[in-house]
Amino acid sequence: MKEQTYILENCNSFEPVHIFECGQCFRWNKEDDESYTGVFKNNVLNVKKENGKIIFKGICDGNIEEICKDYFDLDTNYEEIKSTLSKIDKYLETSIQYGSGIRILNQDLWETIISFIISANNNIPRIKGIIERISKKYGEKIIYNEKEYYTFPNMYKLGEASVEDLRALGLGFRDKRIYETTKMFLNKEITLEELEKEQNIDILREKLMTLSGVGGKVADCIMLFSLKKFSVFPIDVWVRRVMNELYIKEPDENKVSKALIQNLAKEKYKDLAGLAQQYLFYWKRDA
DNA sequence: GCGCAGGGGGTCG
DNA sequence: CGACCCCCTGCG
Repeated sequence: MKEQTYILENCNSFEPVHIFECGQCFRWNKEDDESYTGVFKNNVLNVKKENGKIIFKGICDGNIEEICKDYFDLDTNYEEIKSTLSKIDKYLETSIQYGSGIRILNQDLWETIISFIISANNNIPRIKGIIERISKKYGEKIIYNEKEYYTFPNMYKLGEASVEDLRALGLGFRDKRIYETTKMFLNKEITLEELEKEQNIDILREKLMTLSGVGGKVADCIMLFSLKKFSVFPIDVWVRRVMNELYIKEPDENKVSKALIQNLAKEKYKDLAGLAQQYLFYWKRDA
C-alpha cells in the first residue's frame, strides 16, 4: 500500500493532544515532533497540526479522506456543540476552553469492547502495553516508515488465544473475561451487528452488560466511544470527583451515589452529557 | 541506580 | 463489600 495525505483546514475543533489524551483511545502515541501516530482498523496514520492545518499522512485501507472523515467524525459540528454546552455553566465554559480541540472518535466496536474490558482496575500505561502485546501477537503486521505496526486482531484471531496465552501477555485477572467475551461472539450468542443497530440506550446497555467483564461503566464507555451515544455519561473515579467538587460538595466523595451523579448529568447536560464528561474529565484530570 | 510498596478509568461473586 | 493480576510509578 502507498502513503496518502489529507489536509484539513479551518478546523477550530481539532487538537491532536486533546483528542488522543482525553482517555478515549489507547493506540495513539506521541512522536518527537508532537504529532501522533496510531493504528486503527487496517490503517496506520500520523496526525500533525501545523500552522492551523491538520495533516493526516499514512497507509490507509481505502481513501484517506473518507477514512479520516469517518474516524475523526469530521461532519459533526463541534462549534455548535461547544456553544450549547458553554452556556450551561462556568465550569463547562472553562473546561471547553481548556479542551477545545476534543473530538470523540468513531472507534471500531470490537476493539473498543476488548480495550475497555482491559481497562478495569488498571492504569493507562499498562492498558496500552497489554493492547500492544495482544496486537503484536494476534494482529497483522504493517510496515510504515520502516517501523512495524500491528492491527488489532479480529475476534477469530483473538479466539485462538487460550486463557493461559492471555495471562502470559500480562492481562492478569482479565484473561478469563476476554476469553469468555470472545467466545460469546464466536458462538453468536451476541453479535456486533445487533449492538450497532440497537438504538435504545437502556436495551443496548443491558446487552453489553451480558458480556464478561462489562459492567455499567465499561458499557457506557463502549456506547460513547464507539457507538456515538453522546448522551451517556460514564462515571469513573475522576468524574465522580469532579462532579462532587463542582456541584454536590459532599465531604466524602465515595458516599455520593452513581445514580445521583447520573441524574445530575442528565438534568444539566441532557443529550450531550457524554461530551460534557470528556471536557470535564480532560480538564480536571490534568489539573 | 535499584529495590520495594502502593495503587490503578471496575467487575464479579 | 472485598478480592483480584501485574505493571508502572514514585520514593527511600
